Amino acid sequence: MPKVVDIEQRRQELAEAAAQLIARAGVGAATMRDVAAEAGWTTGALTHYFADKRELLLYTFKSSLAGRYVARGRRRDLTPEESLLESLEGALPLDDARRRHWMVTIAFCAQAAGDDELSEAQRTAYQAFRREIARLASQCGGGPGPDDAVALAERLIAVADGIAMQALFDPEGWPAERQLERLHETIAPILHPPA
Amino acid sequence: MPKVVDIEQRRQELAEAAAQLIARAGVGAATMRDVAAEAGWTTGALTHYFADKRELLLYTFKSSLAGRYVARGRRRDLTPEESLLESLEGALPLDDARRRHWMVTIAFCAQAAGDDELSEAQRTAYQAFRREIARLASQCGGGPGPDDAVALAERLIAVADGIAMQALFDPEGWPAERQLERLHETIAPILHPPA
Amino acid sequence: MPKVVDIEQRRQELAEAAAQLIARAGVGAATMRDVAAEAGWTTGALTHYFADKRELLLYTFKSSLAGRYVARGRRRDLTPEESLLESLEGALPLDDARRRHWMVTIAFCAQAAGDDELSEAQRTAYQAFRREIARLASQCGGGPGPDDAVALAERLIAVADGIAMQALFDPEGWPAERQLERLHETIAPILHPPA
Amino acid sequence: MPKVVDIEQRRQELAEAAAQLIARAGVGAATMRDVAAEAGWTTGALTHYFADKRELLLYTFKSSLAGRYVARGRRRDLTPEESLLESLEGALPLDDARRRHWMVTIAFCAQAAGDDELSEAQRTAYQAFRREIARLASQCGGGPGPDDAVALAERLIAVADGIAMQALFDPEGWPAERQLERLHETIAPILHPPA
DNA sequence: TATGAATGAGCATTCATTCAT
DNA sequence: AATGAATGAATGCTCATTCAT
Repeated sequence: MPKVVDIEQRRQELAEAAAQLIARAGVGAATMRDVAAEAGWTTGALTHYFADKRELLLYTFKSSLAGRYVARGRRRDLTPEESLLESLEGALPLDDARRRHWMVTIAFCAQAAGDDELSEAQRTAYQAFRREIARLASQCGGGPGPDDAVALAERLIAVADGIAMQALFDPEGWPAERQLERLHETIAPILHPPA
Repeated sequence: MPKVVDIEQRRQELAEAAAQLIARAGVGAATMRDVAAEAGWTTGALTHYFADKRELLLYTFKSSLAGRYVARGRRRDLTPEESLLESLEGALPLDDARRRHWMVTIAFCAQAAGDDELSEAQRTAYQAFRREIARLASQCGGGPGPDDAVALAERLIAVADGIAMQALFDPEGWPAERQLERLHETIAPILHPPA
Repeated sequence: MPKVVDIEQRRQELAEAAAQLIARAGVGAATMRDVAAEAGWTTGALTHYFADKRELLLYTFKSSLAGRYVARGRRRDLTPEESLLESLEGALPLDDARRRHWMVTIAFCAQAAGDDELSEAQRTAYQAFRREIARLASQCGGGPGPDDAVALAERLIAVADGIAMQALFDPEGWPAERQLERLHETIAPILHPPA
Repeated sequence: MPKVVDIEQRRQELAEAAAQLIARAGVGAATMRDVAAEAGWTTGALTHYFADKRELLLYTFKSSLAGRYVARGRRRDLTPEESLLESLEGALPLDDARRRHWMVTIAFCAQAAGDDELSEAQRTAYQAFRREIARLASQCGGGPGPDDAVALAERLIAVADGIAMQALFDPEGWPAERQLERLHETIAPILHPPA
């Protein structure tokens, strides 16, 4: 019997290395060779787990998003509104991990132009996030009905992502507090309309 | 300076071709050869106007943003608030031209990771946009003071950009009306806080 | 020698798979992995039976030729001339099996250039075939002496192989009947010189 | 204006280098890098003249055959039968140049398996050769009619090619005289049937 | 015996860049 | 100013081979 390897775990490691490189030095730096080296393997090993570079990138993107959700879901003793806020804060580049998620996302989007499958993946990811936010929003006190919940989610996500875009390449101008302040003051009237 | 205008115009043409390719098929498709060919020239001609590819990309990014402002500024008989809305709508991928601006921006950001000069350019572009929005906002009736104006601009831009990110790869799910509706309903309470 | 037969049989299976692939899609397609897979095994198993790819190719070539002889030798109630004709017809790509033999031969020859051991194997194979044909020819009525028999075999084989080369990539232009007709009409005056 | 290059001549040089390598050390040795180096250029130059390796191989094959015809056609004061013999002798590996033609042919055929375009090229080459031989044969005294001429050509070519295959990897066993002797003694009764 | 994970050299190919014309 | 020939490093990828299990 050959050495038993946890394929999914190995893929995670490699995707992690790819994400690291992308965030640190751009998509261009994430060559097959360098990703493998970053993970402590050789090129050939990389191609065992990903048929080609596109597959690696796709997996890295999905895995990066999944990582965000996992980090989010740790605490279970939160009110719906606290959960909602936590989810939205997960979309802000508040620390290196979350900045990395965004860098991967940007790199992925840049590659997705003109590539139907990657574009589809981006769309799907947003839909999932929207559904999640809508679900949480409708659990909040005086929450909206199912239809309005989606529109509400779109607006909430817009605020978070728009702050993220501005903050991403300006860590000094956008410390965590500033990001959070802008998020909360903009979200408040959306969640709790004055009348 | 007889030839200077010509040079600048040629650079514009070439940057336009680069933007076209980036939007159509991704950064990867924008090779020196193909950009030159798209503009009706050869590689050698391209290198007369741009020292290297990075310079081409940088110029394309700046030129793409500038194009947005130009398009915006055509009508002059607008109220400050109308101008403000027009500026924010310029940040939404409402049509092919504006979608192209975003594609160029994304491609540029993907390249900017780990590249100080490009990152700086991205920062600077946002600052200029913020200043512009802040100026317009402070002209609106009951507008904020200079300090608050910047925070206001950050929030307004966040909403627009966040909608843009969601709409960019989902043109069918995000027709112009939907983008505008989300923008306006979210911006209203920011511009006209209830009390 | 209990296991020897098994080993040889396994080698046959693997060589068969290699021949199949070579005939179907060219030498390039006959990678170690794909040959193993075609035979229902994995790469590692292949290397148990063949030290390296060259050895596999060499064995496949020899085995392919041997297969030709075996197929020929089934019927034993033939006159020497009938046997001779059958042997020569075995060199024509009259059906898929014989076309496969030729494809393997061609692939082998292409690899043999600049490789002494493989070249030697090709030479040896031809010598064996020539000896066989010469033997059968000298058994025919009014057959030649030992010296002339070799020259005769060379000429007979030339006719068969030359037809084969023309027919190999043109199955539609060279149906079995045409091949046989050319063979027989050209061979007749060689076997039965008019005076 | 850029440097003017005779594209067709450059292609010839490169194809010549490819043929050299193939004959010397097999198809495997004819890597893009080595072909370029053999011709005194770099890889990049090679790809200026051939889109990919397949195109290089195809051109090398066609060019190799064309070279054979050119070499043949030099003398013009020959009788039709002398021309015919010269053409057929052109198909024998009598010297290094003609051996090289055969090595290229074999390499090409090995690659042509499973490749429709290459197979087609091989077919076409044989058809052209057959037409040429048929034309010369019908000019010989007491020559056949148009229909028979093709069948005749097929038989004549078969003899030459069949000798070539046997001689190709056995230069010592098959000196030029032996090849020519077998060719002439086998061809004679075909060209001049006894009654 | 057989697996398949892992290696790493080698491949065709791409492409930014240089430069003689 | 403009061409396009030529460079050559770098890339993604393939694949024979090795080897722990």
